[in-house]
Amino acid sequence: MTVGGVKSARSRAPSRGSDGGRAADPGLGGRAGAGLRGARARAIYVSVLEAILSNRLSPMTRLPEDDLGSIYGASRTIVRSALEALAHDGVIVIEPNRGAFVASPGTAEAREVFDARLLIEPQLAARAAERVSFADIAALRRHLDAEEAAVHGERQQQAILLSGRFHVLMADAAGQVTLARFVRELVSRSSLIVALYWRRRDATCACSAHRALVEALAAGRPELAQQLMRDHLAETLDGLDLTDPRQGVSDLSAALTGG
Amino acid sequence: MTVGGVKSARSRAPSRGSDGGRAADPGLGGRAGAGLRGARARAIYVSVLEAILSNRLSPMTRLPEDDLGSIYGASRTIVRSALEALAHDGVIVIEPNRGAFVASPGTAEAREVFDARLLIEPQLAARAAERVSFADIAALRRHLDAEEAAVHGERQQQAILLSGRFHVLMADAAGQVTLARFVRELVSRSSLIVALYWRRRDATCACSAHRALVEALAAGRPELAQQLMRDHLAETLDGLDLTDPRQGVSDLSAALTGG
DNA sequence: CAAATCGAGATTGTATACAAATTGGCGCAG
DNA sequence: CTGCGCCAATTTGTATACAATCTCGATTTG
Repeated sequence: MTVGGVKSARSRAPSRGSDGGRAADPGLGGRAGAGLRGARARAIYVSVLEAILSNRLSPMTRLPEDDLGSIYGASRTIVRSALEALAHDGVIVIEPNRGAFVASPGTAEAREVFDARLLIEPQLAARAAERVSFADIAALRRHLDAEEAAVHGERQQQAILLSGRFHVLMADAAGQVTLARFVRELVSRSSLIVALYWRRRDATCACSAHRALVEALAAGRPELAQQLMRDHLAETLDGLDLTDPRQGVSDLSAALTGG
Repeated sequence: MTVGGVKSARSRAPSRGSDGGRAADPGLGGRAGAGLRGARARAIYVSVLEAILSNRLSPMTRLPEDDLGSIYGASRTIVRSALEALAHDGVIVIEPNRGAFVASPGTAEAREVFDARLLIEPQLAARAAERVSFADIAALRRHLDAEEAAVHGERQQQAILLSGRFHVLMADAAGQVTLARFVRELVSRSSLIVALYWRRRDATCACSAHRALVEALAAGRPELAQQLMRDHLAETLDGLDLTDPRQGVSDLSAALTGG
């Protein structure tokens, strides 16, 4: 192990402030998949993540590097990078020498995720009500329309995806980048939890709750927004059946190419 | 791009529950650097992280892959993986085609980090006071002793490291794995913030505050623990000077091998 | 003399080759 | 027929080679 001979530490400074001019965002909220360099790895990251978020990939589905590589036309190097980022987000699990699998959170983990959401999201909703711009409100309303359209149009997968993304948009509206990132991770994992433990027929009919939240924001009522978010999350949690184990595997190529 | 010909999706199931028997923890709290596979990448991750947490690596320091590779005797493949994990934690920043740098959070980001900590940590302290085991208390007390020893022994870097780790231990004691992970990230970034904006001479003399917290836990007083944590964080934030810019670069090989 | 340009060196991005580990089947013994 | 152990095939882990990009100094030009 050659330890000596490190001659660098030259004076090339980074572009200050840790966020000097990042590229536009490809569909997700702000700054998804931090730590990813190339655009190719990020594209795979986004694609697989959306497949998971919309329940096209079920928990415990295996994600072999070679398969993903041939699906996306990238080498394993890139796929690997994307998988590690997904693992860091908790949506997949990497078992050393065995491979990557879509995560399958247990009931304890499910409770934890919603505990965390109940702690963070109501607070963010309140702050959002204090600071939102008209542009944010407009974006949220547009999102609500798309969400309802997906629900009424029977586009189940799209509805699930948008329902989760609403919460990310709310978090972003609060202007707290750090907490918003936490919310993004929690929402992602919630998608898996819903896929495993949801028991009601009327999936994601929370559209009305979402709309009420946006109205509270538009009216500039922090306490109301906070309470509405708390209730909404509690009701979602109530719609889960956190008692018995779970199951489920789905096809890979079909799920990823069809979205 | 060859899309077809994906023949797998065979039935190799992952070891359920997403945490089936992980290895012992190398110094940090539970589950540091999720998404890292090999032990070598994790070793580099831990080493660089500790160098940053103890302020042996200053913000904006460049971290060239080749140098890290020769320091640790690993190939760039491994180093790259570790760097991406560190970037995901927000302690380093990767600029495409330019390389990795120790992060240099601005004042806005600093406020955000402490906002998030004020939201999460008091709550976790309260839960910890409800659920701690005697073993947890004992571990915390042992940690306090080490912390005070480092402070009185003038081991400045060690003191900084342990001071941050105390908060991680507290979060772990609450038994909320997810929120504890968030706290770990926030504490890491706080180390950088303290390195940049600390203005007082009596660095990390918060030992007394830490001891008071442990006593509140031992006494099983959730509200007290919550309040103590809130005050402690507020005081720490008060010790920062969040007005002007910052600077600083340090040597690389010395910082990494000297710890 | 200042400023822009070009090129050599250095550093990161990506692919591929090879090594190590795991899986699952097959054969054999009890 | 069941259970154990071994072997082949598949998959992941790691190193290295090459290409693309950036940095920075030297040279040239207005």
